Amino acid sequence: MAKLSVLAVVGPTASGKTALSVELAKRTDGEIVSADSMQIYKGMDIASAKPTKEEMCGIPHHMMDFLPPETPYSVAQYTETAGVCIREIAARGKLPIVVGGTGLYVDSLLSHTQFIEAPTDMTLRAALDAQFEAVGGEEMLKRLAEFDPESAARLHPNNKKRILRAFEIYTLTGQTLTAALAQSHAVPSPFAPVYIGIAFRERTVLYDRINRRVDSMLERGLLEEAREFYKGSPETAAQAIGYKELKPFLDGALPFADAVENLKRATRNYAKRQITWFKRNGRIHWLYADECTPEQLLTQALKIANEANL
RNA sequence: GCCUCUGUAGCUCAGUCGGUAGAGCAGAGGACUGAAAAUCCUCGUGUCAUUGGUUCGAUUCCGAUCGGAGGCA
Repeated sequence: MAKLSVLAVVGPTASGKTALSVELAKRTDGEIVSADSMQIYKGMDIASAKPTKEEMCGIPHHMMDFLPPETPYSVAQYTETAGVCIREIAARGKLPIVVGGTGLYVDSLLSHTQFIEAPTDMTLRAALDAQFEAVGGEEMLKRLAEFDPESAARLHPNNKKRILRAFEIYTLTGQTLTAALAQSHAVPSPFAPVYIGIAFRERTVLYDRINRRVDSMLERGLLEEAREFYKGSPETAAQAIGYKELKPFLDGALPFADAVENLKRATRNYAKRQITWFKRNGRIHWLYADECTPEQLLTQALKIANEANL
């Protein structure tokens, strides 16, 4: 069976993925599948930089704006739903265009990662956390080494989150993290992705864009959105950049200007992590946004798509 | 004008009982398999304001000068 052609547009936050992908969709008869861990949530429009109706230009956008912020979510759920999404788009004769900055989501989806049957168990995690706090990371790694020496050797004692997950998987399934990883790509991916990445030769150009975009988000009502957001009890969504930096100001604990500076910095730090993630993917065709106009960027992207017969 | 405090890494500040200095943040690089906008790792030479003096040796002590903050007038 032939693999499904998929176009993927990746890059750091504020790099211009949205605009480029909508233009690409118009010209390739495509539909967009968002790969963004925050855009899935309803109400987080400004903070997650969701495209507006006008910006979408009538192009269907999937995996976006469908969950209340109170609902926890995970990669495993994402890959499953988004996978179905891609197949449906292809079945309609359209080109699926995966667009997003959440590297883990993009890669897991397109490489068809199989996740082990061990969903997050908050009760178990709390117990493991207490244990970790009591004995420390070094001791936890020793205990992990008793059943999964590979993971114990690979994990850093400070990396509590990952260590706890290794214990969680083993407790829930009797299998080790190492075994789970080994099996995760047993099923070949049904997708044939062509990657386009937006990059910047000068990091400061990106950082300037980020700073300006944060200002623009504030002008468009980010503060109000944050206030609304904290009326609920967000789970996964509580990690969203934009709200947690503004909260000290909303609580009266920090001057507005300081909160805004923290927000800009957090966004810049995030962009850097995204760049690091995507850099290691050798299949990405990088386009440099600070070396050309948006039109030239589109032309180059279309050329890549055409050469791949999309 | 006088008095007190202060001037150390891009920023905020430690510190050296005199032997040329170190944290946090920023920044850079890296990792990443069910919270990933999360989580974690690595990387710190800078005229220790300037200038005289004391000293084998001063960023450290003393004086002067130039900044900054506060107090008294």
